[in-house]
Amino acid sequence: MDTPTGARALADTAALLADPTRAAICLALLDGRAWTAGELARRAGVAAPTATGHLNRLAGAGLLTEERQGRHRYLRLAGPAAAELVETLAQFADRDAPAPPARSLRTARQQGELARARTCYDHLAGALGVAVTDAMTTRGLLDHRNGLALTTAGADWLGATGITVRPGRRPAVRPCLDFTERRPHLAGAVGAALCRHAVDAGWVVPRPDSRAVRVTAAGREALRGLLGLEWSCD
Amino acid sequence: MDTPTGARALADTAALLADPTRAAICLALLDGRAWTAGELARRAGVAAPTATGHLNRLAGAGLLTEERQGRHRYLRLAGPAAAELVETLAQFADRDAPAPPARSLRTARQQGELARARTCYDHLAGALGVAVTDAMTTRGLLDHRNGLALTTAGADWLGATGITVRPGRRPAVRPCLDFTERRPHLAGAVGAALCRHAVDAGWVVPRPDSRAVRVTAAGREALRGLLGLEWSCD
DNA sequence: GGGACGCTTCGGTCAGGACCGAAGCGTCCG
DNA sequence: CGGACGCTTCGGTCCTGACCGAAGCGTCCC
Repeated sequence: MDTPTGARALADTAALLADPTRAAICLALLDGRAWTAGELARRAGVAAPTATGHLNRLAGAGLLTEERQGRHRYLRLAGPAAAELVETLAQFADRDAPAPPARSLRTARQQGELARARTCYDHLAGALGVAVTDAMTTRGLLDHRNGLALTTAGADWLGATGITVRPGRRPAVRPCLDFTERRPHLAGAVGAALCRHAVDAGWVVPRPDSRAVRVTAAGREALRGLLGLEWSCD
Repeated sequence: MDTPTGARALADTAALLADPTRAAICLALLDGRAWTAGELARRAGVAAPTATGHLNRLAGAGLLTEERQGRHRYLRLAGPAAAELVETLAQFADRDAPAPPARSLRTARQQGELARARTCYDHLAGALGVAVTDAMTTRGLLDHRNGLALTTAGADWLGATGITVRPGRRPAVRPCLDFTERRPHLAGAVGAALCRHAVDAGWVVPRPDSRAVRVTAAGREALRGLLGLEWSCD
């Protein structure tokens, strides 16, 4: 066969996400938390045996990692590379989606919280994520002229603020299309470090039952002092 | 059905690349050039009717663009977003591949050319791509401390050198794992601009029949003057 | 210990799609 | 004008894998 060896490997990887049920599972796990097998089955709308098969396949391929605790099986995305793979696919699939319907006033409260501030795997998203990205651009920490880039001033700011970026192969900054705002927010190694620091420093508190986060008083103070960003709590 | 709407779209996108034949086609097109339907069929090792079906599907989904000329049908990747999608999948599939076999001396000449300098969609790769990336890091144009980033000095250097980066949603710089060197080379909007400028300025000349490029005397001069990089022609 | 619960294995059904050969259509060239 | 060539459509074969119900196994809790 002429088929290059890499083609089979690429196809096998793509096949992992080429099923609506497995795609739904991975999208759910994009919140960065660990879900049980049953939760994922219900979320994806399939029976338990079906979910078991899919989860075995995803974990076996290294896209998910699992952890057994008693009668529960907890699953999460295997790492940033896995999350970025899912995100890349989702963004390409979504690239020419229609503009979001104008925000309706009857939008549920939970929905509003999600749109205002949430996590997207390991970085901040929603109106908060976009506002932070904009503020960093305004203060010269990010530069959009040549594509999204972290400036030297941005690297210094990170050090001065005490935000430490974990080493790795990831790009420092990466635009991630915000599903509610339809504008890019900050992802990549710096986006992850910023989000981690915000949680550790008590600037934001993740809601236990959703990917929404709540900005604390200390968080508003930090956003104002470090980025000149006024975050209203309404 | 509970399945979120986005899951179906993600799965449909992944399914495009979940077939070894379509994967082989897209990998071939990663050289950034336009191929005829017949060439792709032979490359992928399938009969013409089979290739037609696959190409219709890929083009219909917007991953490929086509151009008819007489009795030929030319196809290429639809754009940087499509190329990055294929690359992301390929890199994840390849993430724990064994280290490359030690370079054998009987490596064919063409093979050697490809390993030395080639294009990877729209940026430079091979030993040349890695060397340029390293030189830019040494000169403070790129910064690896917080993940790969373009420094302010790097942005200035681009302007001074006359390299103009096309606007878009791409990250300025992105590491792209080099298949032969097994180390990252420069991709993203800046990587593309650099490669485009290198071709336009006559620094490198693409070989007509492969993705290999040849570094010209002017190219060696430019690499020396602009990056302090000595590129031997052996 | 008994029952509820979470997950897994097994077996059987069914739809989707990858593939090719043969035939057809338009283009190019001698 | 006729033949070679590149691509496409059609029809038929075959295989992969997604799905669920029933039953089984281990864990937790009353």
